[in-house]
Amino acid sequence: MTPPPSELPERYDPAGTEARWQSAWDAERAFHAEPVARDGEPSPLPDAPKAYVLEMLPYPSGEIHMGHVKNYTMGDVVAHHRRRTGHVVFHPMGYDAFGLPAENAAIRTGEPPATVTHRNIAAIRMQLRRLGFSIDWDTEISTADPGYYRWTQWIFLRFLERGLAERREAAVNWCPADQTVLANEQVVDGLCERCSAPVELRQLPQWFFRITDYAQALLDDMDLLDDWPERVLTMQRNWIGRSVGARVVFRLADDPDVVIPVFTTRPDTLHGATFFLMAPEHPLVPRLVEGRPERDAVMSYLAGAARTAVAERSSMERPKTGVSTGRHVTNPATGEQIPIWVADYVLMDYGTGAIMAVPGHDERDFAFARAHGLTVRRVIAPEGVPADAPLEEVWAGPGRLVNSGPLDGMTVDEAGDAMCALLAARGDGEATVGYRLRDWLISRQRYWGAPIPVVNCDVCGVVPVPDADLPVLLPHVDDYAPRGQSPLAAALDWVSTTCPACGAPARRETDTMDTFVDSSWYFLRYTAPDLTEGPFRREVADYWLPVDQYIGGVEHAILHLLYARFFTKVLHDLGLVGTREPFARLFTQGMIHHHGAKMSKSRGNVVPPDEIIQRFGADTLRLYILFMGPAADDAEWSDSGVEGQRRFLDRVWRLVRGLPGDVDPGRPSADDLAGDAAALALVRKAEATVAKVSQDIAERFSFHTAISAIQELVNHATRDGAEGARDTAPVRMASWHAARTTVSLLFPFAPHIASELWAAMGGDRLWEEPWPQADPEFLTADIVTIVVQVNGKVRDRADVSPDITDEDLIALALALPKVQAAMGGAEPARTIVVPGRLVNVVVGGT
RNA sequence: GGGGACGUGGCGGAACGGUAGACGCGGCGGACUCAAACUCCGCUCAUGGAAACAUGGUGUGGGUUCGACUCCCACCGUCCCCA
Repeated sequence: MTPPPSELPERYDPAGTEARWQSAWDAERAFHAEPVARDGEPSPLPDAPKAYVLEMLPYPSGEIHMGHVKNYTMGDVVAHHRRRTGHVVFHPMGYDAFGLPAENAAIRTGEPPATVTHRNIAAIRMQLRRLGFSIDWDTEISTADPGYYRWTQWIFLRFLERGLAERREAAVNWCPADQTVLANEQVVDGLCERCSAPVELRQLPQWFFRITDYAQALLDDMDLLDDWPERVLTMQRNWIGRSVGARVVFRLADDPDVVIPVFTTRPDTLHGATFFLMAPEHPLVPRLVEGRPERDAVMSYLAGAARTAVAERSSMERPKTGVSTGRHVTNPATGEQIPIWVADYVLMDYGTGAIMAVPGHDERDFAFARAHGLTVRRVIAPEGVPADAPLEEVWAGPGRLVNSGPLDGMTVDEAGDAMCALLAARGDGEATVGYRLRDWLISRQRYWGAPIPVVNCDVCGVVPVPDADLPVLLPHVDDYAPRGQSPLAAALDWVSTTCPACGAPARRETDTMDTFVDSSWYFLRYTAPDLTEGPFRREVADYWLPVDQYIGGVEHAILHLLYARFFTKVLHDLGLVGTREPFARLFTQGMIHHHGAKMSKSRGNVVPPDEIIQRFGADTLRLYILFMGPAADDAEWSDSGVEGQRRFLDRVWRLVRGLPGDVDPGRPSADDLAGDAAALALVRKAEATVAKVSQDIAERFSFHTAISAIQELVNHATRDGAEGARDTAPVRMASWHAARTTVSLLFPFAPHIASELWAAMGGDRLWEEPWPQADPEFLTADIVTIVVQVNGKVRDRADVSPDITDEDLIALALALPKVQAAMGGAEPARTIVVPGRLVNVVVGGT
């Protein structure tokens, strides 16, 4: 079918080649892997080692961008390499298909989000196929598919049973433009991450996942994540924000039955707590001022705070505002009555929504005290400072306790422990651990998401929809625009239902789930994409999981990766999967820039992958996107850079086309090449390249250096081919060997042209061909160039046998005229020999 | 303010304590061509030199080492995360 080298077309035609091989792979389902769990069928597990290679699934916007190309090409290289090194490779693809863009389009055009989404998925799929990725298209999934979100809902119900999902009233971030609630993580600098509108706070009943219950587990299991980038782990650690401190109970001075607990990381400073602050959202605040003269002032302050962005409220630069309630709490350490103020820099979100203010030793409390004329007391004195020295500025450093009764004289650490013991003995608190991590707010007042599968019954309250009634399908609605509540609320027939518990009329929950919920378990669903018996089957999931290599953008370092870890732990604790961590090895890629900025429609600097494929071919694009630089770094797009990679593929094409003869003369042995130094050198180069490329792919994730190594090999082979019309047996063998090696190594990066050339050379199914092994016979040279240094400076080089003894090498080095000149007649004080690399002669007083 | 990453030719980058600048882009010169495109060959860190070669050179300043782009400290700059 494929012509031999000499009859290959003169010019490489990517479009034809790529289409041909893509349909060949399709026809034989070349990249499908078993086991996959199917209804009513057993799923026998293979003996071969497995490799689950996964890239973060795309949001189907309708067009892929260069970031996708980079992401999926990297994954594809890894997948191909693993496949050819004897692994059963699972490399699936899906779509994170719920979410706002499709819904916003629906609001504009009236077209149902499902229609928009299906069209976009078809477009994205086409583009991914055009790139020739070795994806298992049999296991494709979409999170917006009822067959998928049925199980998202099912998992929600398991969370609900475990008490890990709950509805509660909360001050939530409200985006006035999108008319929806946002998670804290979706608020950036007080603005909506998506539309950049200033975010407001509102009190609403909301659904939460209690991820904070897993804060410690998420921290502890990072020990299992050896192959994650350290910076991602650091970001997650900071995000979880574990801090050791104490819970301290304060009581109202005139009504000690009312307790207001606080969390503090500085229990040692309790004697210095001279006032008490509450967040404006604290539910107790209105009660404290009810019927008091301060009421109006406090209530208007609360209203103002609700309009102020959270980021602005907690900014260090902003003046500390607040208002007195006229009420007091008792400081449990001193027995003093200290005033309660409301201050907006205290966040309901953080700790308990109330703090003990220690102005002497906390910067913000100090600023507040100064602004409002409150008492500042020193309770810590740094070395050499007397206890009664006035505090001109805040002291947050170490020292010994003063003015603190029983704690006086202790260090900060000792005092912290002592105070915790004291509080515990009196029932006023205890040592505890606090986390910065908040519970995950999952409800969205939006249409295009998985409906939260519960029913609100006047009699029974919140009642879960029975498993058998799942999925709770999204109803048809006429108007997708949010009106402060979910568009689902307008689907009256859908909303009104009967209570599964008592049969009374009831109303469906109209909130849908955050799309991060959908993507927190998709890597499990791939193992059972069509299963209706359950979300997945444990033994199949346990065969594939954890993902051996996960690849995606660093922008997901915190949210998606933390949520997916959380889900996996919960599913593990439910006995549904064996692993506690979903992703064994993680790689985070850099972004592609153009004209110095991230590619975006608004900047008008987008280079559409399709256009590049059309001009140069998918193989060229794949090659270039990885050649741009270290995969983890951001990289700048360059049109001429793409052309360079196309030129390289043209060169490879001509290399194979120009091979001497049409029949592979077979793998050369050292004897075959004896006496032909050029042929031997070429085979050595080929073997060295095998070693380098294998290591770069498998161990270093260094694709650009792997490609450059193949380019070196091609340069070498081309040069030697041009040199000689020498058609001798050794040259023939070496040339074929170099070409075969080139094509074989090139395959993961440029699979179409490699398959074509491989077939021309008489090979078959390169995607199943065992990955080349470097032949050790050709990895050692018989001549090595040794660098000769004098005092660490290179003075000369010498070609010697690798077996030369150190003594001979030193003698040879010392005899070199340039070395003698550099030594200036001095005697060597010392010589250092690095075998096979260099000799360093040390002279003089260094 | 705290934490982290990174600073190398005209550009992207290579060099995992041992020849700094592989590979590619761009540039210059040449061959092929009536001419061009394509392709091929050569040169391309700086300074001096026709060349051989010499000297300097990896943000700045110190340190460790026989030897530092690489390790350590400080500073300057850029970027990221958290406040």
